[in-house]
Amino acid sequence: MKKNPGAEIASLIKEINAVMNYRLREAFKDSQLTPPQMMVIFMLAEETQLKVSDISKKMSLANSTVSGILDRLESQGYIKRVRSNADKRVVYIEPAEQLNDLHAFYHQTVANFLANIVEGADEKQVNKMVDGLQTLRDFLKNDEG
Amino acid sequence: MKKNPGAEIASLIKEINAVMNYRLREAFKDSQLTPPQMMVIFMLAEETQLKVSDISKKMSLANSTVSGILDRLESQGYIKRVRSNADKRVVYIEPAEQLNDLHAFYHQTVANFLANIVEGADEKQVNKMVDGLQTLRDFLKNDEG
DNA sequence: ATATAATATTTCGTATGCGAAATATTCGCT
DNA sequence: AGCGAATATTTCGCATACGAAATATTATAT
Repeated sequence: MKKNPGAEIASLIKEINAVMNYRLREAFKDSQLTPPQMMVIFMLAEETQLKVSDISKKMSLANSTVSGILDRLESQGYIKRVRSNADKRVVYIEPAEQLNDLHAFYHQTVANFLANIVEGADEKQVNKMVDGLQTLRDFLKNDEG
Repeated sequence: MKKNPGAEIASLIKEINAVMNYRLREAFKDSQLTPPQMMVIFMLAEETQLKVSDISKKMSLANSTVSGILDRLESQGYIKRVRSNADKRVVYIEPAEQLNDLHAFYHQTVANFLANIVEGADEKQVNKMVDGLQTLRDFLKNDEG
């Protein structure tokens, strides 16, 4: 006698999201960095120049949300905004002074967190998780419902 | 050449969560209700008395977050707070006047949204999604990190 | 019986998070 | 060339969302 699958799925997504945020916050409790701030810093370690809208897409956030996150990272000296010369509407985000020493460490900390999510799972289980999520994503995006 | 599975999973969770919120907002665009407000109203249609902490657990939110959501629902007359006599620390949440006429309709709208998540999926696909999510949830909760 | 611990909720300060509107720039059409 | 549409980002107002601290009440230990 289970609840309907849609309700179960919605509830699991919320729960997983909450646990992931909790763990990410814990991983950076010594710094003052928040989960989305960490993710921006992580992404900048892999690609040293990102447009605001690239960050929004990668994180599934609205541009306005990302703009606020960047304000706070910029005011603390973690990133800088650089106007593109080719297209002056575009703003490139780059690492700044506060990351000179610690960027590699922050990147590794997030990478460890991400690796930890599936630690202990064998390949079959990992595939089951990824497949399940991709299937769900595709269903959500395709119904015009 | 895929990115590591932890990163893929984290990204999918964010994406799915964003799409679900977007659709829920769309389903209630005529009312002024927000997604968490709708979920509280939905839950109150299935159980007419809920403790604040019951709501927090079911929605995977902090009590302080729920308290704020309830403030706004209460001030608009959707719910009321009733102190328990048996234990005066406890606050029960119940539907109020603004739900007299529309509670069943709101419940049905959320139920439709939830049903729609898996609409068009056959049983095997639904099981794959639910299993994948449950496996992920269990891994996240069991590593001590 | 009473101090102390535990529990339930609220309050507070701050950081997301969104959509709509504003701003600035580039594109497309003619 | 120039004007209206399209694009990229920011600003604004508001609603989450969290943890820590405050408040109120109940349970527990002695």
